[in-house]
Amino acid sequence: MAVDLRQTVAEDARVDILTFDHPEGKHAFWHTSSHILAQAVKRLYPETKLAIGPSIRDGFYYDFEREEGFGDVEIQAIENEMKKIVKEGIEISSFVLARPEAIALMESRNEPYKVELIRDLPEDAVLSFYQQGEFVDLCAGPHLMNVKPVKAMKLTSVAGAYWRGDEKNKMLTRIYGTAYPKKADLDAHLARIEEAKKRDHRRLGKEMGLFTLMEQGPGFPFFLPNGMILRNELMNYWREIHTRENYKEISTPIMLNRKLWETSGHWDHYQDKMYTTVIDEEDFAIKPMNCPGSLLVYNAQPHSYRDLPLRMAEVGLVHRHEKSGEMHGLMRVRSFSQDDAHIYMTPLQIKEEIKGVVRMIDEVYTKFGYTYHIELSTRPEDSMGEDADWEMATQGLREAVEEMGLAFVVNEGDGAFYGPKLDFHLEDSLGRTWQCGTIQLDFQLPQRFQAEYVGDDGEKHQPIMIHRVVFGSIERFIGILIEHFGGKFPTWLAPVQARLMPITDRQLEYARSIQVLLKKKGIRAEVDERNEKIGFKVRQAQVEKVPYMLILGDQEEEKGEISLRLRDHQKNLTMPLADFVAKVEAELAERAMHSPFLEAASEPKPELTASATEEADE
RNA sequence: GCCACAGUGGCUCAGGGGUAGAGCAAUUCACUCGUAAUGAAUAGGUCGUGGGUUCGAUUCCCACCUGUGGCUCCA
Repeated sequence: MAVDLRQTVAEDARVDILTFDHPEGKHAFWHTSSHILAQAVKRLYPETKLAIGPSIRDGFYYDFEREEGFGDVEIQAIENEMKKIVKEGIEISSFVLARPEAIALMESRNEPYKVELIRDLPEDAVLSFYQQGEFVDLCAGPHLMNVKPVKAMKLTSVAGAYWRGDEKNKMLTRIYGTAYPKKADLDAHLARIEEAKKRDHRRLGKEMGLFTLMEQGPGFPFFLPNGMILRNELMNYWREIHTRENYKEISTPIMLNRKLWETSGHWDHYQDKMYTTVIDEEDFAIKPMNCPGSLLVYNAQPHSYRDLPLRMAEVGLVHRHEKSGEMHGLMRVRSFSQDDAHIYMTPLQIKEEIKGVVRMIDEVYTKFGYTYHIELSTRPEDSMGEDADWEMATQGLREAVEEMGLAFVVNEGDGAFYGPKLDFHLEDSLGRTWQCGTIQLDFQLPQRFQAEYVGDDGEKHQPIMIHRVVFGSIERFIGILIEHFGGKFPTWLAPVQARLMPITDRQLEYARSIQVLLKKKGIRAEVDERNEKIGFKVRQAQVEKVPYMLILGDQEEEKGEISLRLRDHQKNLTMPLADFVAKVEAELAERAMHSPFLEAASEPKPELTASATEEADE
């Protein structure tokens, strides 16, 4: 456990001095920064009430209650006051109080939130306070010894935040900031964020013509021609691995009647998120999930235990009414396509089936080079079914990942209303995590739909079902994909794979003939026919992140060659056209994540390797 | 849904009570060119929508819509 330098070392102990370079050191640094923020706010706006102010991933925040909130003008004033406080070089001291004295102190300072925090702390909690000048805050520490090291800081944003994270509580004003010991470090941090924003899928989606969102359909994304190529390529890959794993594919209606949703429980548990309509005086709902449709298909035929496990996939378009403020590009939308599948099985098959799905998700994420983390979500309050079933299902999921030696965190009460789940989370360019893959174990729906199979004993039994997705939402997965690659997709996913660039219009015919040939081989190629200099065409293709640039001049045409330039590599490789075609064909056949020409061309441009790959420091 | 901020030609953005401006893109013309921007010309906007204040609003005020960063909620 990290403590600060105020702690006396009473007996033998290993002592590490933690600086800003250490995560715990950063934590103390930013925690102290949040106190400086609070001190500045109290100086300028004494009527403000303090809530909480921790350090976070890349900085800190502090929650305040102030009727008028804080606008841009106030934020600037607060930042200036913070700089003044740092200049004052105030010492930070700490002291401990007994509960009554602690409450009395915070009451005397008119801090009701602090009083509430103290009252809710366990009886034996040590009530420590930190003081810098006139400012005192209830705080467990650790802190810096003095405010002086906080040389460079910036308040980054203001947001509303509910007291104790509960929507029913009062909304406070949260001020976010970050701080560093040196101005250069702060600048570097801000520059990293700017760099990350260039990979934002919304920005690249627009620039590369992949998808768009329009105000005529908030949260309902449009896929553009380039985006459809990417999406179709992804789905080809998806179908290939699902066929390999013996999945069958179905498609069920987008809209089904109310009775169906009552049977599934969605009408009771999910109605506020469903779009409904009336057809011939009967209520209908647009599907928010594919499972009820899948169950209808299952029930349409009798099943034997010999059919199980039955893996039935459906790439289904679902609609969910998300609250307006929750939408975010392709990551959080109101209509999305799930790469869904429902696996019907016997109790004995549970663990092996879960493992099979985990392996598949891992295979896909590993292929794309993603790092992910797994969460196990347990029974929520609004749910249906018997505790014993929930216990068995949760245990099944837990044991499957444990036996596979995978790490996971437990997310209490975050399961679906019909069962517990394993969620697979991926990161976007700014480090925000998004749930993509999920595996949900369900005893409820087969029961509600009276699904059955005939066992080897000749009796009818109820199957158990798994709901699972690998991509999760194809839209969200594509969003992650765009940000992960910064738009520089591997060749098999790139909307345009080769740009043919004649040096002059003498080579136009040569370029066109190559295009025809490439097209025949299934390689997406375009000819840049414009009367522009080759430098201009190269730049254009570079900006558009086209993997292969084929420069075609008289020299190439004479010998039936091409001059190849890779995006991110300046060195050009001259080779017979046939060699290029053969290599790219092989690359596409295996859906390679790296170009086969990479090694030959590897003279990376210094600027590109330096800026794009550097990650935020931990 | 809540808090803060934003919305100006296809894109990025400047401007600001007196009926709009740049760069890129587009179109046309000239140039026929060897690896990240050839030059010139032309066209394109009821300044998100609706009200209000004003002699006059894109600019100020109000409401709504959409978006951005968070909160809550979730694939």
